[in-house]
Amino acid sequence: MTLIFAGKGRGIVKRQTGYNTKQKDAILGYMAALDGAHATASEIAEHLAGTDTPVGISTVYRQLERLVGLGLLRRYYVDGNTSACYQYIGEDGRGAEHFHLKCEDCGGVVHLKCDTADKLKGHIMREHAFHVNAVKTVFYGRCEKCLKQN
Amino acid sequence: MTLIFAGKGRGIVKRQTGYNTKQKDAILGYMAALDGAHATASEIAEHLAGTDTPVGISTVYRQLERLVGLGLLRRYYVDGNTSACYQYIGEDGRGAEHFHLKCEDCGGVVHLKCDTADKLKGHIMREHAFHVNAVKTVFYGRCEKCLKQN
DNA sequence: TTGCGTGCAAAGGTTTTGCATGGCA
DNA sequence: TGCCATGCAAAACCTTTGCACGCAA
Repeated sequence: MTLIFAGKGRGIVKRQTGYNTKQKDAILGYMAALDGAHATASEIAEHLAGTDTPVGISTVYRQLERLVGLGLLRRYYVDGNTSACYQYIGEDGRGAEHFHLKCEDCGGVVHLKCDTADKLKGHIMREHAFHVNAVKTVFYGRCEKCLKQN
Repeated sequence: MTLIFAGKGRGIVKRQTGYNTKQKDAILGYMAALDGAHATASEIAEHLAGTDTPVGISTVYRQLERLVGLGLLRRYYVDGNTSACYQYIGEDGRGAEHFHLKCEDCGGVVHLKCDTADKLKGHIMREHAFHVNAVKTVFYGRCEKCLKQN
């Protein structure tokens, strides 16, 4: 399997993604079907155990790690939870460079299209010598709805 | 032991903090000496094992949980690390709130003490109705060193 | 003296690894 | 066919918990 990414006038970038196995398809298919929601490794394994393609927990971990490396999934930790959360990004995850806001209460993800945030990215690059990857960076906090409920 | 907090014209708040033990002093003293940097439970235990007041790992965990509850420490997770990070805040509670920058190449974490970032937090709160949790938010990207190497 | 804090050991969970087997290309 | 991926089991961790003992107040 080969994923093809269009570069910025620098031609084509091919990334080897390894063999195509039904286990990998099952994992990626489930993650994509979650539509932005996250799942833990054990949740994925439990779900797949109820399908016609059950996948061993170690394979789940190994595939998740690989998919994170390929940029198809994102891994993060939610405070108070010892297990890692995985979320589907998709192959177009590179496209529009913008940050995300994720509510720690309801789990909702909002796209932040904002000049101020873009300026901060430039500021960090110039003043702090750090090139921020906006796609992978998520602002955690609480959305308006959840703030009002508490 | 009783900590006294000055309220906003609402008088004095006293918080019971339990017994004063040398183990608690050792943990809190070490955290305060880190000057805003973070440490994991095992790092704390390892450090104290080399002093004249070694502290058992379970006591470290129990004290850390208590100190977080008292607001003297802050707990958060950094992606790619399974263990929790603890950070000294101090009795004024205001000091150390800042974002983190994590390099996707070398894994290094840098503390971002930056007015521009603080302003963005205020902007997002006002204009996007989202209360950003700076402590849990990590900017991913590439640090200067790794940018130069590639 | 009372009861909380401590340390040890064990348990519970998550994640990683070794190794033989199975399956993709 | 040549490797890579898989699955099982075991190991390696991180964190929590039970229990007897020690120590602060």
